[in-house]
Parts: sequence; C-alpha cells; structure tokens
Amino acid sequence: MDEHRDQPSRRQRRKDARPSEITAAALRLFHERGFAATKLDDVAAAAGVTKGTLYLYFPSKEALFKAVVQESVIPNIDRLAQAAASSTEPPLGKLALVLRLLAQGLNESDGCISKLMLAEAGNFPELAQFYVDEVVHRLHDVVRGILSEGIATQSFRNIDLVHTPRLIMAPLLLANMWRNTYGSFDRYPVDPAHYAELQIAMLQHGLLPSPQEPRHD
Amino acid sequence: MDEHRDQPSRRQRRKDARPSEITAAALRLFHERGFAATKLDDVAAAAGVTKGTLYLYFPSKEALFKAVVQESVIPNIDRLAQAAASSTEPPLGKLALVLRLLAQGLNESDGCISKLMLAEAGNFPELAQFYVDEVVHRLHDVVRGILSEGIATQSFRNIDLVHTPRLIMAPLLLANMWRNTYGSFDRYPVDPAHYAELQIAMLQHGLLPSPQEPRHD
DNA sequence: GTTTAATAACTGACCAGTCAGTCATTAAGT
DNA sequence: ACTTAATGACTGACTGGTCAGTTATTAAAC
Repeated sequence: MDEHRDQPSRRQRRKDARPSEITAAALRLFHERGFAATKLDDVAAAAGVTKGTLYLYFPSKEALFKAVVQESVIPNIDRLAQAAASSTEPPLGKLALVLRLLAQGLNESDGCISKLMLAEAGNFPELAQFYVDEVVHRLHDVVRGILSEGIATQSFRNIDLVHTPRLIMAPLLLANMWRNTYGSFDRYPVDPAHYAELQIAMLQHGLLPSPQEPRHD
Repeated sequence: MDEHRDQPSRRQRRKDARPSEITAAALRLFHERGFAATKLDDVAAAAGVTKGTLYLYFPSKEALFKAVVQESVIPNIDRLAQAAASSTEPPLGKLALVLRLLAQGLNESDGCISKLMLAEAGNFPELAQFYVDEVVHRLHDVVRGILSEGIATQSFRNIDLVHTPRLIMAPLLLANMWRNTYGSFDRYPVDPAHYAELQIAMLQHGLLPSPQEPRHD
C-alpha cells in the first residue's frame, strides 16, 4: 500500500518559506491563547512541520515571539505616515484618511499584535519598550502632526495635543481587539471600517445636531 | 530566645479573610503575567500563605481565576446604572456623569479585569460569554439608553445606537489598559479622569471650533 | 556521494495538585 | 484559673504530567 503518495510528499525542504510560515502560525496561536499557554508542538503542527524544525530557524520560544512581533509590526506604520505626509487634503480629510488606512491595516494582516503586546508586556519589558517607541508613538506622532496643522490653520479648536491622538485612535484599536477576541460571543458583529466612519463623523460633529445645516443625504 | 515574637506570629487562622486576600493577590499577578505564566506558589506567597492553603479555598487554578473575575466584576456596574437612572441632568450631562464614574471605577479597584479577560477569553470561553453578557453589554445598554433619550429629545443627532456606545467608552477603557500596562514605558502619564474630560469635550464639540461662541475660561 | 533540511524519540526542569503532619485556637474537664 | 483533648487551618515535601529544548537519524536535493 502506498497511501503515503497522495499528499504531495511530507518532509519537503523549503528553507526560505519556513520562517514566515512558522511566524504566521505562531502569531495566530499566541494571539489566541497567549504566549505561555501556547505549545511549540502546536505551533509546529500548525505550520506543517515538527518542533525540531522550529529550532533550525529560531533559537528559543522567546526569540520566536520577538520575531513575530517585529515582523508583524514594521510595515504599516511607514505606509500610513507616508500617506498622511503626501496627502493634500485639509486636516480633517487627512485625519479621515489615516483612520481609514488604520482600519484597513488592522483588518488584514495583524491587528493581533496590539492585543498580544498588551497581554505580554509585563513578561517582555524590552520588547514592550520597543513596541511603544517604534509603533505606538510613531502612530501618535502622525496624528499629532495633523492635529497640530489643523490648529494652526484654525480648522480645529485648541485641543490637547499630547493625549488627543490616543483619544482619536482608541475606538478603532479597541474595536479591533474586540472583534478578534469576543467576535463569536457578541450579538452585533464589529467592523473596524464601520468604526472608522463613525469616529470620523464624531470628530466632525460631536454628538450634537449640526447647528448650521441639518444634512440628510 | 523568643525572637519568634516580633512578627505577630506566622500561621494564623483567619478563615474569613483568606479568600479575598488570595483573589486580590491572584488578580494582580494574573493581570501582570497572564494566567498560564502565573505560578500558584507566587500567588500564595503574595497572599502570605502557602500553596496548600489555596486549595482549601479554591479547588483548582481555573476555579481561582473564575472567582477573581466574578468577584471583581459584579460591583460597579449597578452603581453606574443606578446613577444614570436617578440623574435628572440633560442627556449630555448624564453621559458626562457616566464617563466620570467609569473613569473613577477603572482607577480604583479593578480596571485590570478588562485586559485580563481580553487576554484569556480564548482559553475560557464560558467565562468570556459571561463577561460579555453581564458586564460589557450592560454597560453599553446604560449608555445606549442615554443616547436614545438624547435623540428623542433632539439633544443629539441621529447616531448609530448599536455601535456608538462602544465608540464612546473605548477611549477610557483603552487608556486604562494602557496605563496599567505601558505606564512605566511611556513618556506621558495617562490618567483616566483626564481622558474622561477630553472625551466629554469631544462629544460636545467634535474637533471643530465651536461656531457660535469660542469660549476661553 | 555529499550536504543539510527535517524528523521524532529523548531528557530534564518545572509546576499544578496532593496529603501526611504541624500547631494555633477553642472548649471541655477539673 | 489551669490543664488537656479536640479541632481544623495551614504547611511543605512529594508526585506525575507536561513541555521547552536536544540530538541521533532519515531522506530530499544537487
């Protein structure tokens, strides 16, 4: 019986493809269960290899974790900062652009990292420091730049430049964690893109009815 | 030599005080390190007992975790709902009241739970379901009631009643998790009460300059 | 035939959970 | 009051299972 022939052959050698497959599997499981509760045997199985193979590419479980974070975190920030810088819209439009891009970035690849880092920061202080400096503060700085410009041109009122970036991005970030975590338990599905639109409207009008023109499109 | 006399005596019998001391210690450590990464020996030490004692009061580590969550979660919701119901303020004032109470509740006792549940929901589905139903949705319902009233009296524009509660509370919740997690790494201290005020102002005005009266107190 | 990616059996440290024993406290006996 | 028996809260050494990390072996690739 050669029933081992139907799958294209186990034990392939694919040195270049492995690392990203492994980190992808690890990200999913770390996010789902937490770092400590995730077994490397499970990560390996999810990546279609065995545990020994992990150690060909990553020297330890902790190193794998760091690789996961750094790999998933680098990309979208630059894209976002660049989009904001090159946009010629007025401040509010620029802000809307950033929020929509953020929602999109969270939606695809890895809005998982924010929750994962939050949960594990206590166990990995240096990594947490890196994350705060390289990701969060850079993101805040983008928004802060827009706000600052808006205040200068009197498009915005004179808001708190230190904390308002967090205030503005919090709903999107939390909505995303929410969806990734409680999605299956919740009555209403949560959609980051929808939250982006709600937040944009809120930034524009607040809760109050628009005094000049009650629009109805 | 009676040098054993200076500490009031180890090995006291305090059957009634133990459980809350244990859950308090457990909450701190679970929140700091995560459930799986927390050793019961450490919880016991932090509570001033030994591991064996834990098992006199809680049948398993998982049972301890559930006790921690349920104990920390029950109180503040009712207080908040009641305050909102008995307030005679206009909708925006009522909303401000709720946000301030929420910030206060997060600040003292246990704003830890929200992060802890977020991190462990995947490993404790029934508990997550309980938390979503009994805590989060009830909180949202309070806010939803206020919004609904505001729309009816035309104090508010016609906002999305399903999602806006989350949108409004997200900044406070996230700011709190932030402070509990990255507080020591962050440049600027995060204060929930301050975020409550920022958020109230944002709900009132949005980002835009107030068209009728540019106030400056 | 040589190289090396991949495997799987193995090891040892760690930790949740157990239990026989200890001692602070209570209360009965005098 | 003073002694002593009974109680049960508390301890800490122990165990069995689990899992990160290792290594001897296998087989794919060239």
